[in-house]
Amino acid sequence: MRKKRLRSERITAKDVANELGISAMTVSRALNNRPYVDEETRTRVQQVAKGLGYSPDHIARSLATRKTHTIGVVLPEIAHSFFPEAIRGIEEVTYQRGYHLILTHSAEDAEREKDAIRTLESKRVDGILISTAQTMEDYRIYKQLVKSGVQLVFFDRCVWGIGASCVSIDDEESAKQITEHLIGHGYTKIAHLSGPQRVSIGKARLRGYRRAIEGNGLLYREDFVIESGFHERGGYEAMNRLLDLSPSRRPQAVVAINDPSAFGAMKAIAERGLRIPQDVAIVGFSDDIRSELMPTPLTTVRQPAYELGKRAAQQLLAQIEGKSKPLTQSVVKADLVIRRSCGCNS
Amino acid sequence: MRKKRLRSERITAKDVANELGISAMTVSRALNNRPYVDEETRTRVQQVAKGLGYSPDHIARSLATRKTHTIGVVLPEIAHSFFPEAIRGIEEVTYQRGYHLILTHSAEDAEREKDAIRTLESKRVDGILISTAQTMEDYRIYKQLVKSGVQLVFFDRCVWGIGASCVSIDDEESAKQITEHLIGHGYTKIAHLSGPQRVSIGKARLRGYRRAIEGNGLLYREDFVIESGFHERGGYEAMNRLLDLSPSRRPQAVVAINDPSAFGAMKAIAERGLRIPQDVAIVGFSDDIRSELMPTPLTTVRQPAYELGKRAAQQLLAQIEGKSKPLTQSVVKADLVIRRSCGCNS
DNA sequence: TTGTACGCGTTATCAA
DNA sequence: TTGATAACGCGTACAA
Repeated sequence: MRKKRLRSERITAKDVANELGISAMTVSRALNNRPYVDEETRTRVQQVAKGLGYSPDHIARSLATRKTHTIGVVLPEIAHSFFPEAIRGIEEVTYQRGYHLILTHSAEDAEREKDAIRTLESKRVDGILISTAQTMEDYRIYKQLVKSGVQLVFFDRCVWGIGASCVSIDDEESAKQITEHLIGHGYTKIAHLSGPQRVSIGKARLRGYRRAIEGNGLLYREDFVIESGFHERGGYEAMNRLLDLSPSRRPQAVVAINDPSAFGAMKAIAERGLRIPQDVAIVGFSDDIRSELMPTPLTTVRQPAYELGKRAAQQLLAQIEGKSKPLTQSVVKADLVIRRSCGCNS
Repeated sequence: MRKKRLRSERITAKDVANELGISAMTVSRALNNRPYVDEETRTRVQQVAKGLGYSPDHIARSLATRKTHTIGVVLPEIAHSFFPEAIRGIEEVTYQRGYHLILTHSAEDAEREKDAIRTLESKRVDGILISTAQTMEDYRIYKQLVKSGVQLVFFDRCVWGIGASCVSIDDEESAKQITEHLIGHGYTKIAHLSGPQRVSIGKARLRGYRRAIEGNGLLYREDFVIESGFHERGGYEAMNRLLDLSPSRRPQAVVAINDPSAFGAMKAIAERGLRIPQDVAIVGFSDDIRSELMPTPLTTVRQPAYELGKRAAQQLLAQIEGKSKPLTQSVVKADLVIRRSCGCNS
């Protein structure tokens, strides 16, 4: 009498078992296609399970098996074009392999990122993909994670030296390439609007720029490297500082840390009545969707976000399933997209 | 001897309890800030828990409480600007209220959507937010979901008549508004590049267009409504069919189902050597990031995706926590963004 | 204020 | 080939 609650009760394996007069264990074996089940029994179980509308409880299963078939993703931002594409790549791989995705968002905030990581740990995800927040400086939480046995793969924005894998664009090489592309077209006075030096891509792109300059017999000048950050505003301000130099000291070309920063710089250049690329050439990094639609289309580096997401997910699943060492560094090659802003195709 | 496994064992509430010589129950009470715990005990428990690196197992907790504090999100696509913004809105609300997000992606495929829904149900999410795939025609799965007690809120692309809430843009009203904006500027021959009529927004925008036409004493012509679908390609082809009409029968203005469709149409117009808006005016729908950067910037309807996501999440949480009836219809107002392509600001 | 017994739904293990 | 029993780690309901 007491047991017969409303029909909103969920159907369990036991219900299916009772219906057939067998044990829950056999139901479990039958439905999970395990051996040691009579084929006729299996068929009947499957039919009854379907008839009753049974759906296995993943929560209970996870508690018993200590596997959730779920991976956590921690992103510093969601809305702009790079990360959505990366998510698509991640999702493609995980869906196909039967894993699910818990998405968290740090909003570039270190505390929120730690919070997200702790939550994912509590949710017992099988592994975590992280692209770190810019403000993240305390790496202890990553080390704890690795120590506690959660598989961890960084992507795009990596943290080194803590024994975790990383999948990233070859930022240094790409920055070197695009800078050399300018050098190859005769520019000798080339400035760099740099990213924050705490962030790995900021450092890597600066190194690439510097290697291109010094490797081609040009002079590396500290006053030609101005930190602009990742946004349009910073690019605008940094470019104005360069343009405040006397015309003879000004750069002929600029390598921006990314496309938004380049957009800001282009605005500053236009406001002074200067022409792109005749007076100042400029190149970006990331192939923002707007780059091709600028008054002067922007030469840039295309970052294969989708590919990056796929690779990161593949690496993580390989680690989870014990098929890969947890310390692989994978680099995805980026391509130059030559447009008019660099004055290289005339 | 047997019990002492490797140190990769997870710390449980019992470990913390043993360390202090108390029961696991007291640990649970202390850590969850429940009453009936001596304040000194509570403090000591918290210290030891932290010291041991204890993190509560949400899987076990969920099994015991029948609550996962997790909501599932089903999206037809991930990469383009609308959904990432919506996710951001959803995430903002859920994060703040202590809920987590499982993200799934149907890739506009009905089978994959059903799969996602079944998975989320097995994962015992507390509720689901869905934006349906274009190919989804079998609504039984939604009805089952509602019946089995999972809270359900549709957003942006809704399914009616199955007793679930919906949060959407007021598509009909917005389409009417933008069409009337053209009428108000003297256009009388206005065509519509329509969306698929299976999808609710396709139908709603057509109704809005039609109401504007008929409500202002103009003639509604079937041959001025051409299905273009949601993509650039379809817009291009549909527009070409309109331009194949003899010049005297051609429309003077076009209301496209969305911005990508409008981009395709603009390409078709330009290829024939016609000018926008002088020869053919055009308006879009969705405020794609590229719209403002077109050779002739596109007049469009801005869809507040972030706001929509927030509202949908709020509605879902209200239902989960029993504070709202599971059948609310909420409409988010969209704004016109007037640019040059409609020839309305000269 | 604290502890004990049990259940949540599944699977692992070992016995039948 | 099948079943009984005991986990998995927590919270609920009650007893102490």
